[in-house]
Amino acid sequence: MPELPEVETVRRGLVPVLEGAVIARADVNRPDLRWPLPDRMADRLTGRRVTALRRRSKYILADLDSGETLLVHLGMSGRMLISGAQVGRFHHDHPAPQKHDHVVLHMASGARITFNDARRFGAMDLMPTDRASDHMLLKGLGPEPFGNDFNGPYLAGRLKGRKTPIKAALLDQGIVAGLGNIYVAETLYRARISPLRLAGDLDEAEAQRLVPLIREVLAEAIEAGGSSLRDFRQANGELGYFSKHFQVYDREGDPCETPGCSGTVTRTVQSGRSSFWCPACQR
DNA sequence: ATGTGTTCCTGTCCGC
DNA sequence: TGCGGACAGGAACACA
Repeated sequence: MPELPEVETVRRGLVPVLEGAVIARADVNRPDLRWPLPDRMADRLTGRRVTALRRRSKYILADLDSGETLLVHLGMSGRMLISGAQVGRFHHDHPAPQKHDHVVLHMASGARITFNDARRFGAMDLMPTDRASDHMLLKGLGPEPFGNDFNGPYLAGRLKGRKTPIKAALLDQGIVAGLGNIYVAETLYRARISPLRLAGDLDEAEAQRLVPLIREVLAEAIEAGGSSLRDFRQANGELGYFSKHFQVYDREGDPCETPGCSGTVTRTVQSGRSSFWCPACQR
């Protein structure tokens, strides 16, 4: 589920309930997700005020007034459910506990935030805020796609000489942070570049052209998530899932949407993961 | 160093 | 309706 736009959507949805708010109690229902949860996590969260809610790549970072930062990763199937809160016009009653409700934050306001993750590829950790960028999961990350450090010359430089397919290079979080399987597919489609091309075989212009397209694809998805946030609140308070019209992702067999192209969207497995693309217009 | 395949876990969907 | 298999949006890890 969650690539950068979905994580950003979740973050924005949590801001009204979490930022500036106090965690009255934390229920930690199992000792681990993908990795063991931090020692005494419930104690370290109890009574803490969240001073800021940030995002780095696909990670949500909640800075606490204790000087620690709570890192949350949604993995493949992690969800956040808000209940007991007045969010805009909508109020959500507390639902019955569900299978895979692993961590529940009870806010002093009466709101509740439930982290549910069936596949348990998600993660949580606590670290000193001033050393967050040294954390195992954060230290190797490349630039944020919307930051100034991510630009044409930078990307061209990183792709140069790489023998891995461009698909894999864009999925590499050390090159650019936040892209996943969906938005890599959508980006390469708009760039009309085949996912099978070797990264190092792209010329300078092609590499540079990817930068604005990555931003465009992500920005549109964030906008779609933002506009659907209201609907999710209305429905059940769940954050992070929204429908978006993809041009190639999960559309195997559909006609290519590029005007004048009579190609068909194709699925190709690359390093064990599906790539969706149009062999007729992506070269 | 770089590139590739495997693995963690559960749920869903599709064909028989 | 049950059953088996493929597949799922991530990313660390082990190995060539």
